[in-house]
Amino acid sequence: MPGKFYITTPLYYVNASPHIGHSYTTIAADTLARYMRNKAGEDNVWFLTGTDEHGQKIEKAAEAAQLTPKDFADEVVLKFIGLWKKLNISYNDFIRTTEDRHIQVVSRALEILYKKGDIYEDKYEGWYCTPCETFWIDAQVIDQACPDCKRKVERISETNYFFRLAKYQDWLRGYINSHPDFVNPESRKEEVLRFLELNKLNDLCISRPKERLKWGIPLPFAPAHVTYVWFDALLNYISAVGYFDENNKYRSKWWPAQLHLMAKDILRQHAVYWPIMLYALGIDLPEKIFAHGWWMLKEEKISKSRGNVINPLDIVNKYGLDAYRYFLLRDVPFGLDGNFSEEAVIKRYNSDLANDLGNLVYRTLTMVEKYFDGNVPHVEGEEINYDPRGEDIIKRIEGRDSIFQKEVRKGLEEYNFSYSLGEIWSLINMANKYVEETKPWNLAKENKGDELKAFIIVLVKVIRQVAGELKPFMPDTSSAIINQLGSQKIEKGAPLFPRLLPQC
RNA sequence: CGCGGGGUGGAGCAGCCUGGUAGCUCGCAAGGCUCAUAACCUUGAGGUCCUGAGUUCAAAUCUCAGCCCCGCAACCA
Repeated sequence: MPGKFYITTPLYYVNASPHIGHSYTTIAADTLARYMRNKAGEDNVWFLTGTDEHGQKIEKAAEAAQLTPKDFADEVVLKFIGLWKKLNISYNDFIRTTEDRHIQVVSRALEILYKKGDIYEDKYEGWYCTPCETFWIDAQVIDQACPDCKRKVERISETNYFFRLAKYQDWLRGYINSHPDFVNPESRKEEVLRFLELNKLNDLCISRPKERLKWGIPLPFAPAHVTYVWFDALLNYISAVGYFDENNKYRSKWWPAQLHLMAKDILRQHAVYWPIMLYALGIDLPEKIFAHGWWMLKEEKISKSRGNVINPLDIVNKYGLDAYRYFLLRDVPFGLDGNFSEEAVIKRYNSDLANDLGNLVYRTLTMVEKYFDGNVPHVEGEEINYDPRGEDIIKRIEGRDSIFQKEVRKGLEEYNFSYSLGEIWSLINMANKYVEETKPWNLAKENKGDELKAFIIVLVKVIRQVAGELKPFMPDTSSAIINQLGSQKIEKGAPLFPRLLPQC
């Protein structure tokens, strides 16, 4: 299926409610999916998200809430689905790791790898940190405390199953070297490569004995054990869109994915574990993976105890959905970390959305109303004499593949959302300048009807172009603008983004 | 021996890989305009590009040394 676009977010772990980070990855994926639908056609895009629901943390959280793990997950899943609805997320499929279709594929994958000898049994002895679900070897543990969380670790000795990561280390290095576009951005690729060069991979422990953890997918060849959550979760990308046939060949219309999006903290799993799992299973690798940055919250050190964690819903309710989408994608280059604060959101809102874009649309509507009785003028024939003052702007938006569109799309192709939005805003600024230079109010006074008409035609055209390119980023705003400047008669409503007063 | 990110006009950042007049947004000041949401447009002030040394005709940009800041807590994007 050439030209298709299969894009994924990670499966979000349901041990807590969704927060700004989840919404960031998902909004970015949504924007790309919308863009690609427009470019490649609705039927050629598949956008997957979902939830990861097994593992010890869920088991414990459920216990604390006095629910079964499944009931607990069901509740949290509703929060995710509710948020995606609120954020206008256009996913095609939502997969849960507790679904049959997923469990089937995981079981088959385990079986295949076991038969192949890539999963083996071994005795494990060491320390275990329950809250972190992490094993530690003697050298890593000081005073029986977890190196990560400093809590007390337990001595354990048990039989477990291991996946042969180490065997494939050199292959993976070679693969990443010969596919420089695989891990993005480039700095992350270097990070992964260096990691692979400096460290020797350990085989990955992929099981937990049932007496310690019940909530998981049982190993088909060792029913007393369940699968480790990461091994389980990663497979969603293929379990959602395909199956293994009788010959253990994986079949799917959508696979391989064109892009896995994630935050930088789970790069390792996606750039190391996942490709090796796929390779061992004889399945094609995804085309690209992209790890973006984190949002830092001011006063984060005390954020939890003070309860001032950012809830995406609050921000959306306060400032509007598209303002939130805009802020996340504009304020920081995708890939880098950023600082999140309401002041920053308000700043962006007022200067970019209210003053630049909203005001441009509003003043244009008013002019159409005032000078043309609300009828949007049309070009009849070819002989409109554009005002030379509009030359720059016309050059930019001329033709089907205008410079403007090319630049905006270039940003999207490179996952550089802030670049695209910057291009859109530079056209908006040009348009505001164009109004100033043309001085339509003088044209009106001097009864220069033709010039006025030529001017407004250009202006409306610019705004339509802006609305068009804005569509994947801010779908509601885009259609609102199109509606207001509808084909014949304008529908001037309230300003799109009423200016927010200071304070708050 | 920690790991990673970073230090650029008042604030937030880009530029650094591929050396060559230091750029953007916000804020500030002055002016202009009235179609517009006290919005828009123009101009201006303001910088030892952390420090030192080195390479070079030339360094924010490359090399070395040093100083300082942030994250590595939660939850995880």
